[in-house]
Amino acid sequence: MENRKEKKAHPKRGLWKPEEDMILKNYVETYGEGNWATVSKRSGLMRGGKSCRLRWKNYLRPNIKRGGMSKEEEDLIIRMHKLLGNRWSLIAGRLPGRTDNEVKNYWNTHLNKKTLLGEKRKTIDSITRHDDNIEDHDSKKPRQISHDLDENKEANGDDNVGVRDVTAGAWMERVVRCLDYETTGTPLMMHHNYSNLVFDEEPFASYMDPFVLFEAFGAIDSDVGLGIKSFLP
DNA sequence: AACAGAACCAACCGCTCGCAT
DNA sequence: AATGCGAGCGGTTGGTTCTGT
Repeated sequence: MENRKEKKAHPKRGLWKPEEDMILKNYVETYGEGNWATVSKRSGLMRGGKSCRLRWKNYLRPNIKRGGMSKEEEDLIIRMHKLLGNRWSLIAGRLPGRTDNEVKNYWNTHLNKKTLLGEKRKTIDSITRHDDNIEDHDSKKPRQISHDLDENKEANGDDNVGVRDVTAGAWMERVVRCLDYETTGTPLMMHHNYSNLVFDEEPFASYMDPFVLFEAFGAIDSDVGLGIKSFLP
């Protein structure tokens, strides 16, 4: 009579119980991070892999810092957001012990109103959205933009042409990659001539946040630092 | 004390990417 | 080259707690 559906094991949802946390913690300690899809099978947790991953990453992982943000952290978030826009994982990466989710929530609840950046300040994304006729470039993530640029460069056979057409967003991505020089070992700025950078809207200098300069000059190789310094007005 | 609205935050969802096959 | 899968990311939702009346 009633239409009995095949009983499908829907993953449990909602807040995590301490017992579940303990199971997940034990699982990760035994099997390590990753293979989240198999967590429920191996551990008996009735949770989806995504949920487990998120719970581990945002709550159970060692060295997670709980509690309110310090003034320094808050300041850093504001500056990083000015620089990167809503790239929460990148911002969180510079705040030891903080997760992207936490930074995002903190921004949305505390800082967004405070700074009014949400409306008045242009982020990387909004800057690349300067022309409605432009294809869906604004929705592309840095990796994609970077890829586009490489293609552009190849098509023209000229480094400078590709660089000249770069958007602010793509440029920002390159700066971020420079900031990550320590870990990647690839001094990006050394490979390109950025003297032809053109920005359609905001003056270039608006991106020369003292924090950026501090980070860039402090963290990376002096040659690269010099490359960045050459942009200064 | 009771209620409503605001604020907060954990978790979910949809999408994209990178990698293996 | 095409496909599938695991993982990561940012936006959004919804439950809980706080605050004002």
